[in-house]
Amino acid sequence: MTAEATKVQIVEAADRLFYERGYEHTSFADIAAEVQISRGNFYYHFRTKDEILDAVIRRRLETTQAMLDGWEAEGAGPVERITSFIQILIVNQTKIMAFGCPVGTLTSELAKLGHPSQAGATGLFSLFRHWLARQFGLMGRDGGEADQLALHLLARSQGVATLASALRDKAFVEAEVQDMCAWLSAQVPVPTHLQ
Amino acid sequence: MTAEATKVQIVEAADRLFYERGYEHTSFADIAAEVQISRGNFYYHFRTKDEILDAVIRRRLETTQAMLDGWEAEGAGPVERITSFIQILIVNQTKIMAFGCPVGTLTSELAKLGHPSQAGATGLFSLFRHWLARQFGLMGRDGGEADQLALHLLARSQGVATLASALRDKAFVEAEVQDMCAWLSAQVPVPTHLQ
DNA sequence: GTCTATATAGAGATAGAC
DNA sequence: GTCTATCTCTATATAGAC
Repeated sequence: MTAEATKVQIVEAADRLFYERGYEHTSFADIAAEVQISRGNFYYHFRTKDEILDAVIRRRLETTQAMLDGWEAEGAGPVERITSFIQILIVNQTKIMAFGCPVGTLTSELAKLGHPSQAGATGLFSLFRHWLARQFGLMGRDGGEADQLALHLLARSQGVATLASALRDKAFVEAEVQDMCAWLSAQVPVPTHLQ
Repeated sequence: MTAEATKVQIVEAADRLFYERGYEHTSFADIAAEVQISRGNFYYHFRTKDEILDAVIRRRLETTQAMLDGWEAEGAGPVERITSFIQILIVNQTKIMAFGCPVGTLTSELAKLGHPSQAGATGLFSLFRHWLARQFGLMGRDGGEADQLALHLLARSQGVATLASALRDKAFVEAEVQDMCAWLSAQVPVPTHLQ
């Protein structure tokens, strides 16, 4: 196995375990077992736990950006694209009901640890924030307003994810997603001649 | 010091530290240092970390119920009472921007740990849920609808708390609180003769 | 009830053989 | 690049003196 391929496997395993078990609760031994390498070999690729966390955050930034780019390409207009965002709660329902939102739970954990990578994790929120703001901009909202709507929707989806993992209530998630879609429709400006 | 008084001090310190640093990241030594007793003495009062967590959750259930009872007594009507709930985001703003919501972050952490006290922590959400549902009931909503509104508001405040601790943006919190209050006003049924 | 001292397990991290 | 063996530190938890 090339060094790079092993490194990628480690980061993928760490990414999943950090999400499912939390950063602190995941040990090198856990990750090494997942990738089926020895702890010793592990240190050839990453010297500290913080280095792995940084690599995981970088990877998440990349995959998130790729996902947003995909929605941008697929979605005919801003409403369809924002709907893709809202629908993650349905698409990833099983994992979210078990472990919450990967972004929200990581930032919360790092905040309590006072961890230096907090800023990196917050960058994940920024990606969504600016992408959403751009979409609301395309819907005719000016900069400040578009950003506020983006944060609003981001907060709502965070809240649903948190309650989803606490209550494990599928119907609740679906009702909230419906409500967010309805809210989104209400944001579409009505053409002047129909008012 | 009586055994009971020391025990209370331990639970108070653990409550604060579990919130600020997280459950796993808080050690017995941390709590003992806070209460200024030795680690040895500590084990006279609590034999395992799970026992402390249970005591902390019981304490939170009590203080939360007391808070809700207080709002019930003070608030003239359901709208004023629900406003008290929304305003926690302002009243506890500093701590929430630093550590998120104590209920949401604890349930998230315990979910990832697969901890047996998950149900206890979820009980904290239930307290808010049923209290809020009762208030919406007083506003004329039937049972199912009142519960859905309660969960909706609970989710929104969770989302604001999560983003607040990630972004540390006071203006965002205040704007969302304003928006929730406006939403609440819109839930007040308009008397038939004015429609 | 409170202490010091200690047992034991697991973590992160390193050294050096292959 | 991968391994085994080991160091060190910190955590939970216990034993027993006072």
